[in-house]
Amino acid sequence: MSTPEPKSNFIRQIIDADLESGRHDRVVTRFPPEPNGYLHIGHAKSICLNFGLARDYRGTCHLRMDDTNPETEDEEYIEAIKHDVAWLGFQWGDKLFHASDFFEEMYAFAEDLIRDGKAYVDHLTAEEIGAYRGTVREPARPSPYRDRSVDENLALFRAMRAGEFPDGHCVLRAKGDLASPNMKLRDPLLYRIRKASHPRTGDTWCIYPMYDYAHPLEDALEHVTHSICTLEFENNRDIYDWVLDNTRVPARPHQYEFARLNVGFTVLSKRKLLQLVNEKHVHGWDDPRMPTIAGMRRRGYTAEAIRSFCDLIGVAKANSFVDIGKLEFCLREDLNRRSPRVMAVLDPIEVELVGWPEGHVESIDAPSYPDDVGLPGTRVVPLGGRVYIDREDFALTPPKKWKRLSPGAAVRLRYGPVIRCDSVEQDATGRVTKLRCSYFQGDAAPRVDGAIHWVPAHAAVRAEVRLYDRLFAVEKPDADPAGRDWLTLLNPESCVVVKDAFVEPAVGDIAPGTHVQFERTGYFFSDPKDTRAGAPVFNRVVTLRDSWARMSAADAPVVEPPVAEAPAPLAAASAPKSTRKTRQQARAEARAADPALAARHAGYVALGLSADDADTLCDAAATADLFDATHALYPQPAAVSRWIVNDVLAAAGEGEVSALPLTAAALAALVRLVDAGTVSNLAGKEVLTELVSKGGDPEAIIERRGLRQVNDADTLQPIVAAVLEAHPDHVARYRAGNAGLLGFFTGAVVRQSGGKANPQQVKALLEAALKA
RNA sequence: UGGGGCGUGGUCCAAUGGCAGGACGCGGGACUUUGGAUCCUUGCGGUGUAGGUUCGAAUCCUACCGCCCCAGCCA
Repeated sequence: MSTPEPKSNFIRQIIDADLESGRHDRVVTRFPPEPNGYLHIGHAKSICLNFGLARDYRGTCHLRMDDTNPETEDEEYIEAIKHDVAWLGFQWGDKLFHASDFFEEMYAFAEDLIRDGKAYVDHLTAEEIGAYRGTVREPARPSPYRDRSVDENLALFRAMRAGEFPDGHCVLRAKGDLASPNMKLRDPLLYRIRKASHPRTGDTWCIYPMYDYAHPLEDALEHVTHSICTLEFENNRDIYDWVLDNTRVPARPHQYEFARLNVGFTVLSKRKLLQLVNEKHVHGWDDPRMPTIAGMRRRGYTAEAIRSFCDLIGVAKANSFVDIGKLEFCLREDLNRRSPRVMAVLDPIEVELVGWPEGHVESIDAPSYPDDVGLPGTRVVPLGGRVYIDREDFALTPPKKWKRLSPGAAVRLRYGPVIRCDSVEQDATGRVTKLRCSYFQGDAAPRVDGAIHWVPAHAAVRAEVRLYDRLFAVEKPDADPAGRDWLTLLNPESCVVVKDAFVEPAVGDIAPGTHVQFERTGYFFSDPKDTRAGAPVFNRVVTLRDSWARMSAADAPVVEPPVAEAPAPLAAASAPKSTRKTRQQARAEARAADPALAARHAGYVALGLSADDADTLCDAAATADLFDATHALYPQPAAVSRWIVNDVLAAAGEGEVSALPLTAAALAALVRLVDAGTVSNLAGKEVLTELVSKGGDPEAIIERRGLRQVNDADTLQPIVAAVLEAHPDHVARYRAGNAGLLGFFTGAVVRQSGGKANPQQVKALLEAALKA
């Protein structure tokens, strides 16, 4: 199975544009995990994105271990990562890289940076560096070591490499921009001393590159074209570019950021996952409750389901919180097709079939798949005089709409006879211990609504069943509204072990790592590690959708959150009122301080402009000057202001309008032509686009490009007719009452006229034609 | 607070000036020896707010509001 056609997303659009423009002629992506933990579902999103792009664009995706910090990284993780990516179904071929493969090149680039006067060795301590960095509002102070000579820096850096200094003694920093509003650019660290043994390079190095320095170089050295990472690295993109712009790298990759995955009732930070493992809150990285690939695999999730989940949720830049129900949907969709059905009883009640011939066993051939799955296969279910049914399927006093067993009521044993409950045995506490039922086969059976699952008592196989549930009791454990620590929010019932469930003999010797559906209960997976012949262990992957549970839950009172601990008070309830100055306030203050500006503003208002527009025009002197000059040439204040505010300012972007090649004379002429109807508004904007990029004379541009507005019904009529003829369905729908379609037709006609048609006239023509 | 980013039904994602659409969910229905399989559904529900431009705005302009990220010798 593969996705029909990949969903559009902003990264695909960028790639399409890059391929189109010739910026790149092939696509190279990479998945760059740091081997300091196991991969989780969030990584799966990134893996599917990067490898999926390579697959769809016939490019390549590299698997790269970002091993620049030997203190936290480990060979175990490297192997686990490779296993997980391969299991997810992606191949990297010979494109397996490690950041450490490039340590020598990175070092050489660093010496180049020093020789170019763009990096220096800093002897400030870690704390001092922090203090010198300033704050978001105040610029950094230069380190006293910032202006060392090239020779001294080179000697020092070589001494660092040679191991002449202890850890933390000094670092290599780039000479960035100390006043940059982006903190990341204030002399970022490039290298630090770490006398630690590296999983791959051993003790060859005692200096290691920082992420911000290593990552762009790795990308460039591997000729990656599109370097895709998560949103929190947006601020780092400036250094990424700085490094590439200031080193002589063989390629120029670009970084793009997308929103990382968030899901409820779990945590996805490596630090927290590691803590769960280290403090034994779970049984290792592959505990089936963990959101790790290894955990999900052991639980019974399939690679196909995880991949279709990643396709389903899409890729965008908005922070989002995905409902885990979507993963479960993908899982059920996949498991439904691949899991043979079998029956299991988790909490047995013995049922005696009254009158069943002693010792008689009937062999029932039960299909392994329902009809719609369309797979062949049966298994034999032997039926004797005693069976087990699930306690859940019997009610002493049945609620309304109960379709299962209850005293005096009848139900079908799935694939078998209908039984009617004649008597109930209970112990001293009232607990039901045994049911006696009469049974009816073939045509003698009464019509019943329900069918329940069962296991033959004489042939039942004892099994251990592990009922997994969400790891945490609350949706957002690491952002608890009540302020509770995330570790106190673990779900105490995340793993309920049923030691003596009964399963059909057909799965008594099930192979480890096999999917089955326990009918009416859920999808299960024979545990790959603990299953033994004759002693199966099943993990519940996911329950079946359950409309009865939903129905009864709707009736039941709302269940309180399971963690009853007293919530911590919300600190700082009386948060300081925002003292932030808005743009409007800033301008008002500027006017208060500058009478000339205030007079200008007042003048504009007197001209009939709105206070807002006057405010905008007065934001920069150049803007106001342009308005004045244009207005002098064409005294229509509202029109001139509209064009400046809506279009000229937008074209200028962050810059001043005076930087544009547009003159007041040209603007005045353009506005006059639009007002006169010589060109349509739309075409006028086209003219303006040319004016702000190249300058020129509006009239000449209109003539050259043939933009003069067409009002002539005889010219327009054939286009109208052609458009209507080309879209008979739309015409029918319009006539059936879908008036919104008029815009669709108008757009089509205007477009076909090359933007020259007078839209009002087109509309009138269209309406007349459609009425006919 | 300086800077960077993001706001489309309950959730996730499309629509790149021209019919606001898909999926999950919820509701309704069909069928049934899985109440839970399967199928149908023209059912529910949305462009953060306020102005403006335009024949036409989710999309362009202006202002406001809200959320996320950045001051590790982590990545």
